Amino acid sequence: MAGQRTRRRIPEATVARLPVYLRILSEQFDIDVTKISSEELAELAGVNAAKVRKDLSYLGSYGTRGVGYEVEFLVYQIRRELGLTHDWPVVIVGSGNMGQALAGYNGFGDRGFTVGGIVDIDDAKVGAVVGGVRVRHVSELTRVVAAQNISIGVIATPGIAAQDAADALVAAGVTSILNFAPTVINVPHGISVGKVDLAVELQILAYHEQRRINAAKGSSLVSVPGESRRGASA
Amino acid sequence: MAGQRTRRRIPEATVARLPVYLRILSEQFDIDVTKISSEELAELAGVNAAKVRKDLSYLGSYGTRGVGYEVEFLVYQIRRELGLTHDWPVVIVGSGNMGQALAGYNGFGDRGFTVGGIVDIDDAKVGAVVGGVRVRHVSELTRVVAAQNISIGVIATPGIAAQDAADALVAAGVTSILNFAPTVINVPHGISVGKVDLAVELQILAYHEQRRINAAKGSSLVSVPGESRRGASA
DNA sequence: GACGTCTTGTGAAATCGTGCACAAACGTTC
DNA sequence: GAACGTTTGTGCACGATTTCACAAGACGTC
Repeated sequence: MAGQRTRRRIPEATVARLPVYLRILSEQFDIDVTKISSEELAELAGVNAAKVRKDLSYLGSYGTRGVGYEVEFLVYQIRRELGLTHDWPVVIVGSGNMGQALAGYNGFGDRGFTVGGIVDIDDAKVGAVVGGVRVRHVSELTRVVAAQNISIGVIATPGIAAQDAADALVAAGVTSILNFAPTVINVPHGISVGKVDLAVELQILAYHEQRRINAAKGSSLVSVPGESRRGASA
Repeated sequence: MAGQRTRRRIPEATVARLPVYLRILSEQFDIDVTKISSEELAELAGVNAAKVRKDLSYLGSYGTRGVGYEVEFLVYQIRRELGLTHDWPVVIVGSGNMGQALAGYNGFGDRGFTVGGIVDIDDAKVGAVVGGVRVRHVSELTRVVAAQNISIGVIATPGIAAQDAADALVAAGVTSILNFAPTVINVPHGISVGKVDLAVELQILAYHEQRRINAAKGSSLVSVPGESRRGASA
């Protein structure tokens, strides 16, 4: 009756890994794998098996001891937990290079997201069709969001325009924002923000390269950390 | 004599924030701000002031008590630590949507990275010019890498081709890889890997949206965590 | 040069995330 | 139905990260 109760809170670190498990499990399902052990899943995800088990245990006790996890069932459970039982339309603000790449990115639709609209502030860009969607003027943002009940917005503008874009998205009723602009945006309490900054990721790699170089030049035998931050290294 | 000794290891979490501080400080410098306190920098970066101070303390004692930090000096120190005192050429594998967006992304050059080359496996795409660089065949990868002494590679291929791209990059001599494909790649020990998966970021947001919905429908008053994972929320 | 105000740098406590290790549970075999 | 090999679920210890709280240092004023 109570529907699924808001169960124990899932740690943010686990939430960040569930999508990875989900993708792997979906692939395995597609090639007719029906059962998988934490060991196998861990191998494919490039993480520790105990971590996989602990992560999955936050969803509930869905494995069978001595056997493993049923792939299809696990896919369903992760989908349900992540809210991916239905598609999410997203609206993209900014139709430049990044906006176009995002709109044309196949990996979106494949994994539960559709481009519900693209807006731009530049009249010259309005009307163009990217990724099969016509670019509209930012003044129509509220209408676009309301018409499709959109709750997720993506900022793909230059940094200078990112805060304006965020304000416009919030005003339009969006409650989650993914920011690709290299700027920290301020939003009201209760709005979720995710951030992807390409240059930051490269700068982190540059740091490791630099350390490698320093270590090679330097005297002492300093261990080079080949560990990746996210993602795997063998 | 010993050059700058490999000083105390900087925590990974700090390394991930330094680029953010660097961008903010550079912007402040551009508008003629010469001094900044940890409090102000924290505000602009959307983090805690104590965290800023601890992060900066890993670089050395470069602040002045009662005064703050000298912006220009701090910019220099962070640059040096991150290895950004010179430009890094990167090679992009894959000239599809994502590869083109990356090549055309201005935020790269602005922050110390240049596109040293783009390669693709598809003959039909070879010869096109994107972001001012001509696309070459992947068979030339080793030559491109060697000619410009490139150590950072970016994978912008479909997931299915990502592992091949990684193998090719490693074979060509690249030691750091930024992977935009939605696949876990395996690399030899000693190679640094960074990963950006757009769909994963959206799925994390979807999880928060779903929780919001469940909380609204549900009985108990569960606090909605408006906190973002990375990036700020006010 | 003593005093007050400001801000850094950093121990120490609190929190979060990871990985080991093992009991509990399942399926199979005899 | 007991014994055995497997694999989950989780308590616990450890390490990393965050945050607090405050002594120490710098500057300006009188």
